[in-house]
Amino acid sequence: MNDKEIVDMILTFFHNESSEDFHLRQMAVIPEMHREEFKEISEERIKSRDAVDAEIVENLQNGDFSAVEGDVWQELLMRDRLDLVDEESIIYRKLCYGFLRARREANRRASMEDKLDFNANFQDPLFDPDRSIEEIVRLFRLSTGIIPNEDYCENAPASQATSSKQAPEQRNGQRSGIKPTVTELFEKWCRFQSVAIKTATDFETQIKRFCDLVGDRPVDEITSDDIIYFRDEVEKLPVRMTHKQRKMGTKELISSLEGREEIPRLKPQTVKNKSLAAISAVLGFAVKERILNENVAQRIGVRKPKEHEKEVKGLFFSSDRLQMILNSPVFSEGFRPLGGAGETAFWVPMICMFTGARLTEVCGLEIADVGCEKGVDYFFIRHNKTRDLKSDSTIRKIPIHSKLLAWGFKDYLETQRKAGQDRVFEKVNAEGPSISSAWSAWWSRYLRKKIGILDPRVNFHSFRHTVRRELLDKEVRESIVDAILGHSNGNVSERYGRDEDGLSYSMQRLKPAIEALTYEHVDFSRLQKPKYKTARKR
DNA sequence: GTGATGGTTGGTACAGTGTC
DNA sequence: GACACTGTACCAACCATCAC
Repeated sequence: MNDKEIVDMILTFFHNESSEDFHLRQMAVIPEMHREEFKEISEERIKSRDAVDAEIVENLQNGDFSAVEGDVWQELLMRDRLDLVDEESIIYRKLCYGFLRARREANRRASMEDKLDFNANFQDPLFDPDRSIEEIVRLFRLSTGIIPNEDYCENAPASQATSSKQAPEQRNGQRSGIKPTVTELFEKWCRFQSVAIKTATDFETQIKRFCDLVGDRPVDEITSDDIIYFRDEVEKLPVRMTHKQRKMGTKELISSLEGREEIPRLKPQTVKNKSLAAISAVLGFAVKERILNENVAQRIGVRKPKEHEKEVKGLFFSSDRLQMILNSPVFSEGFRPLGGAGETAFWVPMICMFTGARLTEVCGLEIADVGCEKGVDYFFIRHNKTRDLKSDSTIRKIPIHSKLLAWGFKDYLETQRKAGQDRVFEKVNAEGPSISSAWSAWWSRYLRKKIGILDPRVNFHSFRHTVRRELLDKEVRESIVDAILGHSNGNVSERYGRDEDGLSYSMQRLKPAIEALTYEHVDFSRLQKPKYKTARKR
């Protein structure tokens, strides 16, 4: 079940709750002759709605979903998805969290209608009917990790907020001596640390593995020997598991691979960044919450990688390989495969070749992110409705290379504008873990199978390495290269002399640097320029 | 300056789906 | 049934921030 389906269920529940309230109010209609009585009843109702609201806020703060769990079950039953009823799963908790928000908004609106205000604004943007479903999904993603949004955590210090479902002695292990288990603490960590959904999901996998191997024990019983055992066992897991392997228990999987030395295993860096990071984050959280005195996972390291395991660094595209790309069907024959998302297949690689931008930065461009300053057309890489950026330091304006303009990029933009699109590449699926996941998958296959570049060190990111190398070869100042690529150079001086958009260099300063990307040893003559029907000037 | 931590992004294997 | 294409989960690389 993806986030869109989850949001769909939440909205359905919101409408059911709202219409139920409407019927209740209809039943309570009081004839005009009893207006005074109605006033008293109405005041009582308003008071009770305030109490309901306060209760929901408390539930959201405490992560207590018991009030809506029955509704979630019923909705899952209706959709024949009872397999998702697992209190430990993120999907289930997201549903519960969304249902609570739905109930709160329905209650708020009913409260306003009790006061005869039938045009009140939606306080929770999740239920605002003027927003598109994509926008709502996006808002929901931003507000979860499954963590309640700040709006719903008002005045709730993390150290005070604990699950009301737990017995009091469990709520504060420090006082009672009974500590929460690893999974209980992980759930709490998710709620209070504002982690991204993907990170929470990734860490959930690691915590499940830990429990498979070591057991879901109270956190104070976890020793450094347990962590070392966990680390050593996880290192035996294979990379890129099959579905069958994913369904196996961790211990069962490891024992099934005994003696199979030829199978590639997780690299020490992955064990460190994911497996140890997950358990360390949870135990570290326990220390912050004063449940533990020490994080026993903190100082457990990983072995140094063997020579053959050392990381394969990303490579730039040589002139020969750029030529292979340009000679391929998308660029020389106007081929537009479905997976390449129409014109995206042509423009995104070309834009990255002449800007060095990251794939998601370009895939997520909106029409409003393309502008013109003192005669210089530019891409404005910034946070927008379609996607977030890696960090604020990547916000930047990049002049558009004259080659892109000559090939008709502005004509393409005009067709998008006339079609009423907000996005420049609206066919790139915005669903999935990141906006460009599916497109990236297509490009990777196209690069290997159609173009024939098989070297694993070369991938889409190689455009970025290529631009950096080309600019440095042309002796463009490193700080300008960083400004174009959106790298933070960490200098304190970099924070000074910025304009209102936070940018260090003017378009006039950056334009010559971008035009230095000439790729002299690449032949562009076979490139088939896209053609667009645009209104001709009379 | 360095290492730990938290988080994002892109590549790839695999299963599912559609088309012929 | 073969093949092409798509969606998803997971891995690995990378980046930013913070504490020391």
